[in-house]
Amino acid sequence: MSGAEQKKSHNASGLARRTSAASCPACVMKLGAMRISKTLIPTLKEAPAEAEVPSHILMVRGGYLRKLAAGIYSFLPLGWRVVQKISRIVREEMNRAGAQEVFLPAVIPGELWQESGRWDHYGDQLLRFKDRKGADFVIGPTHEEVIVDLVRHDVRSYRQLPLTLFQIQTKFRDELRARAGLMRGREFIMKDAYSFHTSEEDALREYKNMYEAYTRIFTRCGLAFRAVEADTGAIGGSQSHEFQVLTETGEDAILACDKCDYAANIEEAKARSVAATPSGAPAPAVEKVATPGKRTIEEVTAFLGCQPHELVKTLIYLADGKPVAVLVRGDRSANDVKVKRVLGCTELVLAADKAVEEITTAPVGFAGPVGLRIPIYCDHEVCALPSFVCGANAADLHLRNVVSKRDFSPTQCGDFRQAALGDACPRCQHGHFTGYRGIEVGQVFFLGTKYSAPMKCNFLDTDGKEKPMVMGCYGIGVTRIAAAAIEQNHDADGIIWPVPIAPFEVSLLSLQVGDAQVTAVAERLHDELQKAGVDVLFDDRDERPGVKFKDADLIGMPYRITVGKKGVAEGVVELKARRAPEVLKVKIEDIVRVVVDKVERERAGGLA
RNA sequence: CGGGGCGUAGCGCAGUUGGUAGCGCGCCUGCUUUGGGUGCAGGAUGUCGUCGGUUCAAAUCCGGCCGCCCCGACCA
Repeated sequence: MSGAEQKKSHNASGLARRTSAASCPACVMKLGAMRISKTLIPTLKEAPAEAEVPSHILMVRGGYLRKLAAGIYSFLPLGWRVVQKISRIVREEMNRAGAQEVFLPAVIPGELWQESGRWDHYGDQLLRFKDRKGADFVIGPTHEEVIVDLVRHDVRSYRQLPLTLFQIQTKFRDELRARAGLMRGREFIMKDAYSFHTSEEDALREYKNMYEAYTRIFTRCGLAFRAVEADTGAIGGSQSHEFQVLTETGEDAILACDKCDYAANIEEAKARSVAATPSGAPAPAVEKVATPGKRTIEEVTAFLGCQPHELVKTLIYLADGKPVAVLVRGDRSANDVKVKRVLGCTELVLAADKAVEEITTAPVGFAGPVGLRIPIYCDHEVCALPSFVCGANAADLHLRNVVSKRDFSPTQCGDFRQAALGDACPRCQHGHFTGYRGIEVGQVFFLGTKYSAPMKCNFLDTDGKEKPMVMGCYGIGVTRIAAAAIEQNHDADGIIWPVPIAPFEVSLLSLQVGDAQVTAVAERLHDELQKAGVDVLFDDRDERPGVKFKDADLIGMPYRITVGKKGVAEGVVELKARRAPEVLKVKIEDIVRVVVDKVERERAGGLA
């Protein structure tokens, strides 16, 4: 029975006539079996030229996904089943964690965004439009405003708190450049949750609760992932973790300690502060050296015969328009996120060449801290150097033997550099950083009162005083999980789905549709597997075996049962895991039990 | 938004010097084959992105616009 027939029969029997599939427990729990001959699975031998990354190519080739416009996709039956399987896991775990599901509007009045202040700050990613009366609206890229508006109207007392609400919604972010299919689309499906508390302690308790729920969710999805410390970015707040699916091709760089469990986005990874290197004798006085035309670290080190870590880079930034200097060692990069946080500015950009020349009174490439009359932010490593080489703020001149605090006064010493592979772990004593790449599929934030205070989302506390609620918010990219899962699980022939989120758990191939015995066995297995609760995709097409094998590999169900003439004559069928090369011959009477065993063992993903 | 590239049949692509469009895959029909995208024969399918210009004549030359992809900037 196909999914559509199944649904029809529910309706015909008078069950929940007007309920959607999503709210019918039977339909949600079992997506059921399908026959390929009756299903829209338009596989392609060649992928459209526009698809480049594996997940995008394979989802298009496998008949999961079609593009409607840049970054906007239609999900075909296979693709939608994946989304439903992921959503189900997310929903179950959110419910288990005590969150309540709601469904908020995708279209949001602009005035709510004006109230939170994000109307002016969110930028062009926010898709805005007017209704017929000329009123401003946006399509929600996230829903803090809506949820806060809801809660501030209906939650007044500490007695009603804490409260965690979530939804699974289509979001729209008008990305500057949509790319890589579902990985960075403009329209995408997201689970977003928001929690409301009477105190920071309680909000932090929920943060941990959600962190654990997320760990369960990604484990159940069968993904290799890591939770890493993250930048809180524009959403604000003071604590955040990203959940990263580990892949070779991920957009994000992650540094993780090889000894302890510290891991962070490279944008966030702390650099251990280093103690000043004790030097025997104090450095000699500052000395000017001629370095004609030597601007870059490479040129200067080659010319003076010293090492990059003996040099200091002086970077001139404009922080909300005001010039500041940031000093890092010559072999390091500055980390804008860290600088921005210490400065507390909203905009931080490297100064243009012309501005640098005005500020340093020298051509670009000869900036240095000595004599500079703007705030100077000095990385720990620079302060720890016994002495160093830097620009002299004059054309074709550098300074040697410069010592921090002796020859110039840093405004502040701190962690301003980008952490790097091999760095000592900032948390434990023995570890060093190793690198991964990842795809961010979830993030948890401790928000505090960033939204509740300006939007007056207050409650009456036990002391009779009105206070802003303390909030957290927690997102999961449902459609991005599908893409990340493929990035992590594919080979040259196609997708290799983990059982928990595979559109079907088993592909059943009937090799000779014209053969009565083969057909009888295949039909019987189809019925029995379905009865046993296995999601089975039955390839009953009158196609050559090669076509069926190729399609089965491409669309990537975790198990494949092959019913062929030779095998049936011997009373066996073949069982193959998509991930492994071995082909197993199994007696026809045993195959259902064997497959059910394997599938059931894997349904819980890594939680098994 | 900066740099680069592309737009011709459902998909992948070719189209020379300007002369009114072709190949492979897919699709339809018949036969054939039947354990890794069979073979043969026949067939259908185009606003050559769009608007304008040059020309007797434009997929081809020129200009505007639109769309798409890649790199960068950007990104709860």
